[in-house]
Amino acid sequence: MKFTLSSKQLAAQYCYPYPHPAVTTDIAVFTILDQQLKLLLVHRGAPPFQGMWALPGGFLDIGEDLEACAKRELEEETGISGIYLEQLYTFGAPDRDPRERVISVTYYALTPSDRLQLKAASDAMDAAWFALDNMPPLAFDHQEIITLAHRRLAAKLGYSTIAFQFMPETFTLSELQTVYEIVLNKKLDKRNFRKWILALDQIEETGELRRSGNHRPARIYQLKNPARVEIIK
Amino acid sequence: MKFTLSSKQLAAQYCYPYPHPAVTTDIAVFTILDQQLKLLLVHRGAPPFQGMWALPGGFLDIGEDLEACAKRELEEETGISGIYLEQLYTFGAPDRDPRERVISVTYYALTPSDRLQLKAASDAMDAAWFALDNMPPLAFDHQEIITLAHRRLAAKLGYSTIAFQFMPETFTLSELQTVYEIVLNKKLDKRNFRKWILALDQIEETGELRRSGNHRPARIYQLKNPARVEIIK
DNA sequence: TGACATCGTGTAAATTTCACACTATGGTTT
DNA sequence: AAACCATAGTGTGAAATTTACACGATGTCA
Repeated sequence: MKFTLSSKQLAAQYCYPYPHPAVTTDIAVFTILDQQLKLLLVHRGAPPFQGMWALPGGFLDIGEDLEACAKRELEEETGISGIYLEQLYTFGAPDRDPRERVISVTYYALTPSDRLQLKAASDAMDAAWFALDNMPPLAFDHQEIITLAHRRLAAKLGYSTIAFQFMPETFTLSELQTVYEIVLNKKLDKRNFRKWILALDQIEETGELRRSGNHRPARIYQLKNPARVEIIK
Repeated sequence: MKFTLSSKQLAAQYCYPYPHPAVTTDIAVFTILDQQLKLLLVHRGAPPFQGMWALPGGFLDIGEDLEACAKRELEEETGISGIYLEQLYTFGAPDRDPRERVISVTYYALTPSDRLQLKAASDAMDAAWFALDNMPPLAFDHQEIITLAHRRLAAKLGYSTIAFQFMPETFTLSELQTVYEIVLNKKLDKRNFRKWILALDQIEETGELRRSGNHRPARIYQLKNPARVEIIK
């Protein structure tokens, strides 16, 4: 028994007995640049929301793990790879994408401000860093995702060592403190911060000094076990 | 121009130009029953994993909000409705369902041990409460979901008023303390607990007393604003 | 009316958090 | 080489929070 299909459906080779939503991942990548908390956006080269900025992300390959998808899209659209990534929340309002029903599993990621070698690639015309307090209008519900990601990041500073994911291999205590101050958006007491951060027992002196400017050089520190994010407290 | 389709594909009316995963929600519903932390499971009446126990849940209707889907499935499979629900995590390992690629957006929920009127319904042969430390073998990756949900719940006791979601309208301080002890799986000091819980300013005396057994009656308390889960600390 | 079982209450020690200011050091300028 | 500059590095006491701990109160029941 045979049935007919219109030519409009020719490209549609993947069929199911009931409707399936599309699944995407979107990634909010944070870094600290120019003493500001910045977020990586891509310029949309195709509809919908053509010409607007959006989080990097894209459709899940069938057979691909969710986190792998996030990493792949990030690599494809921005050239960034090998960074700290954590699942944030799943957004699925029925009308969040005008094309079809799309469920977006969102991630947030942190990267040190060195090794940022952005490349513009296939499905994004451009990628750039934007200060969190100066974002352009965003496609889809991406502003909502960013707001949530920022809240989560700030909260997580208080009970984990996630902030180290912003740091290069070596850093001074003042640099580290500045990162906390930027993300939390408030000044911290230098002595109390140092007592606290050293008590975590996560960093150690390298023995080197960093010279910069006409003042006393700072001791250089490094992580005891890089790439591990510990829950503290 | 017309093309042909085999009869095997007849039922498959929903077609896409690239493959889409299915999306489900699964819900871990906790309650306190018989002085134990219990979880609601449904007995699977159909393959895969027929005859095993699983979390209530099911496929997302196209056009349906994710949380609405969780609530609907919970209602359909267990008759439970109107309870506290929060998104937990999204699971999407490529092989987590043998039928097809399935992304599961998971939720966890809390309910008081009164108003539990379980009903067996359409796609679940049975539903029952299991003590968390005595679970049967579970379908899919549901054991993993439960472990995560329990961790999240215990953590959240410490910085929110989520535990009140386990309480009936009125309760005594001893009953409330017992709930904390069961979820955290450790004894708490009575005087310190009372100081702490009252300092939260979330409950108030009703003026009533609860009599039960040959001992001094306990004062009865109630929530000041029911159904609100506050972040404390 | 005495035994029973849980209710309800306070204080002191220990720990953690917070507030706060000056000396050290190397580079730069004169 | 002396003075100046700018940031690095350091300790202590007060306040707040957390922890440990024991007994009299009260209603029921025998």
